[in-house]
Amino acid sequence: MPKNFDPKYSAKGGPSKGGSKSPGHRGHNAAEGAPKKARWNAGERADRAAGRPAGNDRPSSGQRSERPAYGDRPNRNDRPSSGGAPRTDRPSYNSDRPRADRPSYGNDRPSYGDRAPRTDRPSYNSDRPRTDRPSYNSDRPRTDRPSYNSDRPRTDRPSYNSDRPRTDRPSYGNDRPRTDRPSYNSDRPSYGDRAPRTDRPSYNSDRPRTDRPSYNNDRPSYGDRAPRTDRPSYNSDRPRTDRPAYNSDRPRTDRPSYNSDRPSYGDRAPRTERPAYNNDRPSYGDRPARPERGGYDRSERANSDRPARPTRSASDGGHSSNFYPDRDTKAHFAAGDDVVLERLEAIATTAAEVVGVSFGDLGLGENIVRELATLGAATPFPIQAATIPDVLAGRDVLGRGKTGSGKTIAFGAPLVEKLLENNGAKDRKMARKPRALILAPTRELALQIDRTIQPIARSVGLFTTQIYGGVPQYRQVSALQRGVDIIIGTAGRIEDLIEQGRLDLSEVVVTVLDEADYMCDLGFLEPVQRILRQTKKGGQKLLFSATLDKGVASLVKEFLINPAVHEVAGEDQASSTIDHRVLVIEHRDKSAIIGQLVDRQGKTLIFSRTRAYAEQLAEQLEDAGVKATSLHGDLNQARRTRNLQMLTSGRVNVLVATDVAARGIHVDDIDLVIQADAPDEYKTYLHRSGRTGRAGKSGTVVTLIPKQRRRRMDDLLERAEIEASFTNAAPGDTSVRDLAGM
DNA sequence: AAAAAAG
Repeated sequence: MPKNFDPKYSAKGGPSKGGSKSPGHRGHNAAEGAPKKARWNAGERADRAAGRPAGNDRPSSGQRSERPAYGDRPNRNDRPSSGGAPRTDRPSYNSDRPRADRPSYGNDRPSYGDRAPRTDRPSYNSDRPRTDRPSYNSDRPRTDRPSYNSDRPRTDRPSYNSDRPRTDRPSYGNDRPRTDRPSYNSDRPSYGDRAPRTDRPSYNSDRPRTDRPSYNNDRPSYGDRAPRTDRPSYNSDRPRTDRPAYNSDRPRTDRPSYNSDRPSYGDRAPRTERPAYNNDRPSYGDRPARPERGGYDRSERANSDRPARPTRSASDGGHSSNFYPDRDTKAHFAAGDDVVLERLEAIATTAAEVVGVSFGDLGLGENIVRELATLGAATPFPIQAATIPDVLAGRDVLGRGKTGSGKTIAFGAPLVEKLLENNGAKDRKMARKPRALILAPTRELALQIDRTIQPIARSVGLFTTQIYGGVPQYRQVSALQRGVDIIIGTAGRIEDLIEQGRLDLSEVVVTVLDEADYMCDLGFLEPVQRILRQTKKGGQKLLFSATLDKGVASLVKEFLINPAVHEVAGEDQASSTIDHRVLVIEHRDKSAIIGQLVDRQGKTLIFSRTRAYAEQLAEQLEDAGVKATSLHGDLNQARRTRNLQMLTSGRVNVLVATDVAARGIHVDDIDLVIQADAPDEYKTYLHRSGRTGRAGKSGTVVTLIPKQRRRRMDDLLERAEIEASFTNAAPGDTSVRDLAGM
């Protein structure tokens, strides 16, 4: 593993010392003069449990209001074992902060991290200390959260209980009033003391989105942040100390661990989805045209009547790029059904074909080739060898390759090379507009992609920046103002910045949609279309996904011209290194069985259908003494980032997640994936299971279903073309124990 | 159901 990817290495390039520089980190090595870390004592614990105010030795009074309902489960994330010392880290809550935001902090400026940033932004720290602070603060959930909860507890909380009928979880629904739920909302304290409801009205009306509590978490809130109290100390006590991460002298610290998240090469698990299909597909010659770009209008309708754009001759490319029409009998289906769409006919590249081929042979420049080698990609993988030439040739490309099969480099490396050719770093003007855009469905994936692309871009003097929500936009905006070449992000924030006039995509000549089929799902398609329409007319479009199918037809039709379609031969489920098991269980036994399954050494990723259940299950496992945490949209971004990092780093062995983690997320060595709730779509099954069995390693996927779901599961597996064994299981069965023992 | 915007 390259150093850059190895968390063990710090910015300085050497193995990191035992202690953490992060105040509040459990392993923090306080420097001389640093404020002593507070500790919880029994009295405080009792106070907290009783809901009484804490003593004066508390870090800050503000703290308290932040974690009210914390009650007995303080920061479950910070205490690996539910054993006895939970409180011990609590005190460090304050100091803990930096760490929580650190991640997101760094994330915003990955691209700037190691550049001379300091030089051009002296003003940042000195001139407007206060100005940017705000945004900094907003990162920190804890502080602002207070006021929040109160307003919207209703909205999301309710679902909590309602989601899980007491019936199945007697023990849960009732004994835990939504008030204690906060455990994961720990960031949003408050209760009752939010007099300022006055602003609420407008708040609600403006944004009907009552269901978005998650992003609210990061929002600073409104005047009621008394918690500011701790802020000062933050700045004054160790102004420079914690800044490090921010400063270039420490960029690497977080980077490494990041990189390790998704090497994106090396671990390509050979597998392709459904090999043979119908090949008769209509050609796309007569698709409607690309819309003219006008002002930004989100209300713009996706399929409005647009003038047809001139079609390109079908013969202008060497590759076939047809889509296919309907696939056999399943031509008609109701929306919402899990259907197998026709696959795209693709040029299949085999591993044998790329033997002896180098990145240089494919057309990449020296610097990029060298950087790829540094990243661990010495020679191209099939999907890379297949798509790189076409991307460099300026063609639109559709690529199907399992995530982790080198897909990111397959589009990232040639994209960088392309930008370089077009005028490149040479005539870089200060406020240049971005020329490439990479869209991902989740923030974590956007982060991961940037971790791979950024070093490649930097090797030739290009800059990248992430544009995604859940974190203050200040740094993203200032990065844009300084000028970046490549934007990697999620739809919401990108649209937001466009609307604010802070992001101009008019010079974007290359656009990539990762997990393209997913980006075409209901809810994503329209934003994606609006964004694509903002990019430069005639710009190149690259669509990638492990399950690329006709679902992307609408996008292809509007935005791509005679695309080359590529896939890797021989990547089917049969050749997979994953062992698929289905346990048919009694619903009431579910948690007991999960508890037994995770009682093992390796890393386990558990998928749940809802955020509430993910949270509940994580708590439950923790209470049972398992090091577990969760990842879902109800967590603020800082915590999402941190929790994922906890699995990556091994601080926890179990991560319970919603489908936010189903696609693209790479964590080394996950050898067991448990689907606590069976997926409804075969594609979801494929993506979830794809979190394991990577890099040719073996992995196991266990899906728990009640017996009445057996038939449905059978059908789903058939669509996924997966062979799985069904076993009736009860807690304690050897079938369960054996799985855990593997 | 989940995800994706909010100085």
